[in-house]
Amino acid sequence: MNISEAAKLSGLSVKTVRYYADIKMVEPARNIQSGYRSYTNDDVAKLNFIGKARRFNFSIEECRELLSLYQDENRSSKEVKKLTLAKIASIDEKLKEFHSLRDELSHLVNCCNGDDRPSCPILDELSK
Amino acid sequence: MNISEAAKLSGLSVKTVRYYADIKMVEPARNIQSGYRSYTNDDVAKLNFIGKARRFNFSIEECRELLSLYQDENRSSKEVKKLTLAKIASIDEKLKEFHSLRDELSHLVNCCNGDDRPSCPILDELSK
DNA sequence: CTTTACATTCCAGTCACTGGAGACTTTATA
DNA sequence: TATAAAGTCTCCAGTGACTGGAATGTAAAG
Repeated sequence: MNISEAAKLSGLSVKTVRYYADIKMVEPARNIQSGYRSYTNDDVAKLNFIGKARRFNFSIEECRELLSLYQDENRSSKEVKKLTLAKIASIDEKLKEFHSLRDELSHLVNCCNGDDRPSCPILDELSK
Repeated sequence: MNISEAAKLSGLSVKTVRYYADIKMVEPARNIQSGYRSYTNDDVAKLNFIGKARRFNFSIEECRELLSLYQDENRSSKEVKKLTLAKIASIDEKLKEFHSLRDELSHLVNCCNGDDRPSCPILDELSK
């Protein structure tokens, strides 16, 4: 199938699918006459896989690793679990950061009158 | 003072301070002989302000707005509060996303044996 | 006078795409 | 069959907020 069909089936944009070909993540065959990329169902399955992994916040390089594990008959689930645990840990870090950020900001908002006068504890805090 | 002094006082890197000059956020005077950037205490205060706002996850463009409010004698705290509430809302969105991501991933991890066999519910989920 | 430290500009790279130009191929319509 | 429209190709540039590095120039210390 052509690239737009593969894109539709995998829920990715044509641009993104072409990008994944460029970076050698999913390299389809080529139609010799037209030069068009020609995707198989297997290629689409890989695109799907990557799309999901990306939505799970895995980076492109992590997706590459997961994809090669996915295609490896002799993989051990241990390796996959390790990657996933590391990802959870990094998400936890971000969660912590954003939580404390949120708390500080909402504290500041509560202190701010939000009226027409210039006095503003938010700006005061930022300039300390 | 020279750029490295300003950087040290504001807790930013020299590269970053120069970058803020390039994008016309904090534009210092210049020493005519040497061409070196020459920072005042006021410039450093602005750099400080921006550094803090960036740590609060405000974008460069938002920092620009906050900075102009900061320097505006006739500002109303209402405007600052509005920006801050919008920022909180966007942080809340990210928090929601990351929370559900985390939950899904840790669910998958709990289902995965993590042993030497290839069977892996994490990869199964990603390929669905 | 030389070494060293600091400063300058400019270019490239990061990450994961996205947009657009210009050219080619295929498909649909008149 | 001619033409128009849709799809595809490659290549280049831009995003955000810096960061790294090269080549060059200036200032301070020994």
